[in-house]
Amino acid sequence: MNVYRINTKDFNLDLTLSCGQVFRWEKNERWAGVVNGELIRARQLDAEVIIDSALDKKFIRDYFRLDDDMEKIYASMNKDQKIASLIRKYRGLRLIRQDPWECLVSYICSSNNTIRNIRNSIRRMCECFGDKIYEGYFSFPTPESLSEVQLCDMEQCRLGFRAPRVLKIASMIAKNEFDLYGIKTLSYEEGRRELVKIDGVGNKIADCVLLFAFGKLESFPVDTHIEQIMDMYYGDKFKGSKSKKREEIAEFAREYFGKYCGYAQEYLYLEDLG
DNA sequence: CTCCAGGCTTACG
DNA sequence: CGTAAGCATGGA
Repeated sequence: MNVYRINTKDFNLDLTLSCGQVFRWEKNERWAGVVNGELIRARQLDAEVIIDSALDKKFIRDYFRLDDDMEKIYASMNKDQKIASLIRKYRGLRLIRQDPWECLVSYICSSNNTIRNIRNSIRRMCECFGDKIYEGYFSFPTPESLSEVQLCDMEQCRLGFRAPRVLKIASMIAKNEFDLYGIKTLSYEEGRRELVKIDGVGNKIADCVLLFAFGKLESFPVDTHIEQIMDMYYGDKFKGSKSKKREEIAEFAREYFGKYCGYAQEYLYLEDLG
């Protein structure tokens, strides 16, 4: 077990872990989460972040995207007074670089669901089918382990209609019928075309995986929250039919906020949650 | 009771 | 092409 004391700039641990992009972190005296099968404990004192984990320091820096140049990113996406206000209000909110498999399953579970239910379902999946790595902490089940789970045994996780979708893609990945990790090397557009082939994955969930796991910062996932706040802030621009409206918003955001629009999405999303 | 939640699939014009 | 019901579950 290592202890890292990392000096940061423009990093806010609480905002980063509570903004809804990750589902398994919990805060008591300090934050605790399981990432890549290892426990991470984290707390922040002013600019200093203190990490306890068996993972190496480079992994931690990568996971929290500590090497992102936030001054440059803020300058790039700061297009008007509204987003400038959000940058002031939530300065230090970072994207996280999640594991693609856990991210994919998590967002398949997000379909027509609440954050509370998503968290509970994922926790039960880890308790039932992950490995116990510490008292009360479980790893996220691998595609291989989930591929051997029967649908009736998934019922206790309360995924509802999403359960067969999770088991199906788990099986496909375990049998090398779908190359999830290969998407890392594809462009945003190519990666999206691959991801939407998965049963239960449309444009929005694909965009979440591309942004939160594969680091495609030009991805701008549009859900009900983002649609509402974009309507409120920039609504006069979207006149398309209902079914195409979310695509229209995403395209506008890519053009308007630029190549780091994924970061802008996080700030807008947090504003709508709060 | 009804309605909705970080949507997607399928069915029907 | 386009739109709209249906989907499990839980909480307001």
